[in-house]
Amino acid sequence: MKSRRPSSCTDSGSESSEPDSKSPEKFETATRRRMAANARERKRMQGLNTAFDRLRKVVPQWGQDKKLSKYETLQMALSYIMALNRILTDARRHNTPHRQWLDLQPENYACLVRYESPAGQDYIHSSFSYPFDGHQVHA
DNA sequence: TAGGCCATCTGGTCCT
DNA sequence: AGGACCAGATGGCCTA
Repeated sequence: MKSRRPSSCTDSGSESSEPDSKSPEKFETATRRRMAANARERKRMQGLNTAFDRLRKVVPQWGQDKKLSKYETLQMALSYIMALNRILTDARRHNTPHRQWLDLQPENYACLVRYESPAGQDYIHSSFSYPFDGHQVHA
């Protein structure tokens, strides 16, 4: 994995410390702790990114050749869950036979999905390019 | 070249 | 004390 560490930063984490104000021993301990904390943080973020990748795989990407950003992935997951929830609700309401709703494909219910930004504006137009228009209804 | 997205570092806070 | 989590800062990469 390539490092994207800013060139001004070192892995020592020593730049914000003040070597003069501490004994060399304390400075070394602090440095070691910082390096360990940095490593843990990298690992934690890698875990988070792995989770995002897994989420991207199960979330629909209709006509989206480019990888979804993290924000888009979360928005899509939210909409997807709501759409699936709606399908279940409708199926129950109309007594749809199990076999029938199991056969549903994303293309068939995409029209139910609508994206909203936290500010409440439609999000789909600015970030997604779906072949579907008139997406409506959010659970 | 500006803007979006991202990885990494860092210090603060909370929890065990 | 040390680890987990978080948010801000910073700088690299990529695309329009």
